[in-house]
Amino acid sequence: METSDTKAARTRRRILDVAAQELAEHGYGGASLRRTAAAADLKVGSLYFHFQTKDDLVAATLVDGVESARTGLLAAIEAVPHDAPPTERLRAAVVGHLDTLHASDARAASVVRMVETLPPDLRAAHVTHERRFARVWLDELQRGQAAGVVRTDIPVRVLRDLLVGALNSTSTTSPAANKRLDDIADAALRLLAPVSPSA
Amino acid sequence: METSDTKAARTRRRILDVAAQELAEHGYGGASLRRTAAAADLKVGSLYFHFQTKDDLVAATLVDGVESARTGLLAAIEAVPHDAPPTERLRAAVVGHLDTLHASDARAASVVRMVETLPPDLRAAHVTHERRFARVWLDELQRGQAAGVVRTDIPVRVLRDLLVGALNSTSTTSPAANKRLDDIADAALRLLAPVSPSA
DNA sequence: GATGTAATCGGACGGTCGTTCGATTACAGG
DNA sequence: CCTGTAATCGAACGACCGTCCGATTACATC
Repeated sequence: METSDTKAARTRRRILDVAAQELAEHGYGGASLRRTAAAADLKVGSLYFHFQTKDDLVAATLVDGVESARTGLLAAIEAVPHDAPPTERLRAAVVGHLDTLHASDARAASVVRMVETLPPDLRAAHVTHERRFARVWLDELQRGQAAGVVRTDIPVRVLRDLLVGALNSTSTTSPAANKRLDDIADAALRLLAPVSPSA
Repeated sequence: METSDTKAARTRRRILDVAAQELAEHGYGGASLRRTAAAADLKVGSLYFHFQTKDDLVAATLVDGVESARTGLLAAIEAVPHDAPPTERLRAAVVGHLDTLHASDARAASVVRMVETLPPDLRAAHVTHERRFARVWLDELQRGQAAGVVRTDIPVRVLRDLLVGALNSTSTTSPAANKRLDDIADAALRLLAPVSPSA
């Protein structure tokens, strides 16, 4: 009973969840440890039993958020049958990305919300982890290209950055009617589709 | 000498510029009036001669930023000759958007950086102004559709939101090599282009 | 049930925050 | 040059911040 399910681990998880909420709502500079502790039914001093400093908590929240997005995306992809048409795989990826981003827990959303105003050291540590996420989309798009269901007239890294940027920008705009997310997914998939020789 | 060029007006402009910098770097919650004042060669008390409160300054910065983006976009569009091909108009819009967003002054960028973590009242006041900007892109895309140079297989509002989201997401990613902005503009234009009847 | 460690509390510390306001300086009009 | 308003300063206020640490409680083990 040492590693994964001790009381400390459960409390730590609870702290990470409410920290994601707090950081998503107020950003890095506006987030308060006292509000975070209160939301986790704790006093502020108790946070320091689980995290050495505020920046440590933020860093952990960032790792947790990226990992949530990555596994959410991967799970959505691997859930589609291996003999399904490549288009369906792609759709699953887009929908999975959007679902994870708009999940009731704010783990993935918090990353998008605060990443732009992080202090340089936290930012630097974050980009490393974020590359692992970007890699998943890069692989998936290249796989789609090989299968002929993703356009090849745009450098694939640029295509990925624009796609991810467009999808992530919906975290702001959301009264999040689920119908709207479907429309967005449809549109994104149309944008990715190959083009017949145009003018 | 009452309205536009008095000393107060010049100082106010200087404050708005450094406030945009400060807000873009630290976000709403992390921005400091003392740092802002120092960057404007003022003491913090002097800010209150020009703005009644911090939120007033932030609100003014938001208005200024959106207006900067809007006029930057409009100017880029109107700079292209009236008999130029519609594609060129569209390119000018995309490039104009990107240029304004990556301009050395952070007026437009500050909006993108802090909009996600604004307190509800500032946020509400902001969306009103932002609609005026979104309108410009909507008109331009519809005009492009009428001219046959913008795809019509995606609801135009969704297309606009994804386009603007994708373009704005580049404000983060930028070591901003100008070559890279050109690649992004090319890619965005390809995404907007009509598709011949695909599969 | 006693015991020792794990976890939380309560309260304090210095520092920065936004805001106020009377004193002080810059500057334009007569 | 004098005068009055425009603009800035300087210092203080209470509130909240992140952080620390000794006292206190919860809990697993025997």
